[in-house]
Amino acid sequence: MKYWLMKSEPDAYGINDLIAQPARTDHWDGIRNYQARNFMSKEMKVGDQAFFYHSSCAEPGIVGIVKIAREAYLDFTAFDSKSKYYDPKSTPEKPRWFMVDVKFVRKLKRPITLQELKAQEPLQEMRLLQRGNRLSILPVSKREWDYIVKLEKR
DNA sequence: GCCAACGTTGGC
DNA sequence: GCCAACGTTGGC
Repeated sequence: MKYWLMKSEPDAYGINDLIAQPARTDHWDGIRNYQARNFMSKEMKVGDQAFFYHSSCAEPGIVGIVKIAREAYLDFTAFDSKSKYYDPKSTPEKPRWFMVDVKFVRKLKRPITLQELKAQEPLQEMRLLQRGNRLSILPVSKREWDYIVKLEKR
């Protein structure tokens, strides 16, 4: 089982939007970056867990935990000319983009902000904290995962 | 709103 | 295949 971190802008889609879905499950559409797509389509498995991260907001940070509920399948928003994720180069015959389903597991007892993560000596190697990183889906090591879950309880 | 970092596109 | 131009991300 692997661990991940998935970013979303709370103004567009925050953790409460996921909670509001039927079965607290939703598809994670709109990934238009090859590296992030490859993580989803090649490595994510049902049952993997991921931190739900709020980005581009007043307090960026981890706010909850989700798990992968369905492995990668066609991201249909790429075929929809009215969608902001429309990509004419992706067709049902030759799809370019994929998405997974995620299911809400729980909110953290308190958000763990980017600022707090940065201050942790054991997390200095984390992908999220590397400079210039803009990937919206990132792997998290088990050691990092366990550390952050422990940090939550402090 | 600014800007650094980075990915993608397209001309050559 | 190179690389300049452009677009996007995301913290601040």
